Amino acid sequence: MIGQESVCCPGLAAAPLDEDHAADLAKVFKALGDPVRLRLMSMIASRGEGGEVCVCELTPAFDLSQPTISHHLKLLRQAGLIDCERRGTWVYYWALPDVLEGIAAFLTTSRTAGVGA
Amino acid sequence: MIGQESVCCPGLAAAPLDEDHAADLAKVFKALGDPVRLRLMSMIASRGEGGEVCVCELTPAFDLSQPTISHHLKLLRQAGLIDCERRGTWVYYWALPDVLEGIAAFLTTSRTAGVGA
DNA sequence: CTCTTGTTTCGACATTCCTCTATGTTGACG
DNA sequence: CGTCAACATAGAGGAATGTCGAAACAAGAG
Repeated sequence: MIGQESVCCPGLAAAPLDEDHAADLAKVFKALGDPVRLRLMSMIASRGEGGEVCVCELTPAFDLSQPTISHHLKLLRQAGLIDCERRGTWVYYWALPDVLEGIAAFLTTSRTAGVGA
Repeated sequence: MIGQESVCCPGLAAAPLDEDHAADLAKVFKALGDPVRLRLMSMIASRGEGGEVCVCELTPAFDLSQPTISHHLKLLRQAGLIDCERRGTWVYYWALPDVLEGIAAFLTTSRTAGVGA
């Protein structure tokens, strides 16, 4: 799992990243660095706050095998971007906005803080 | 190079990404999905608006060979995140904030637009 | 011109990643 | 209990990536 404080705190341009933070951040960016995972993330996040998506809705949207989609979902989950729950036969995924917001703050902080005036 | 309009427009959670946008965005995330490149990007962006960094300052910060650093800088440049200029013996790099800001907007738009509330 | 220094490019190799098929697990339904 | 459907895991093959040393290139000094 990805530590939350390491995602939100320093700011890209606030100061040079140390190796630990860089490695931590890179995992999230790497998780988003694949077109399939980006589309999966978008499809899940499009459901909004309490929204969920069934895997049976995600899989047919791609020209990929079901295990491949399952694999990408696992990587997104390991990055802390989504979570899932089994309900009966089906498994539902939803977005965890914290890490995503942390990344966005990390990027925007880069151009506003630290450098200042 | 990465098209600017495809980075800034849709919003991650505004609607499911189509393949073209996803492929375009994924290149940028992939460029940031390496600890070395993330640290390089941070070191360069830390210089602020008109700031520059010489390669000779970047290389000794890593336990990597100079060609490896040059390779990573090339990838960041191909992603549209930085640019460089040779001045005399040395080459100076600076950050191009547009793509970075576009990514940040793309991520934040995800949790504010479309969903409402 | 030659030598030295800084940087990029070129091949090569080890590792990681994406995808597949095959198999396992979980729960619903007779 | 047996079977079927949805999803996850395991293992393998091929492509992409990170790294290096060697070589090429650029620019200044002597």
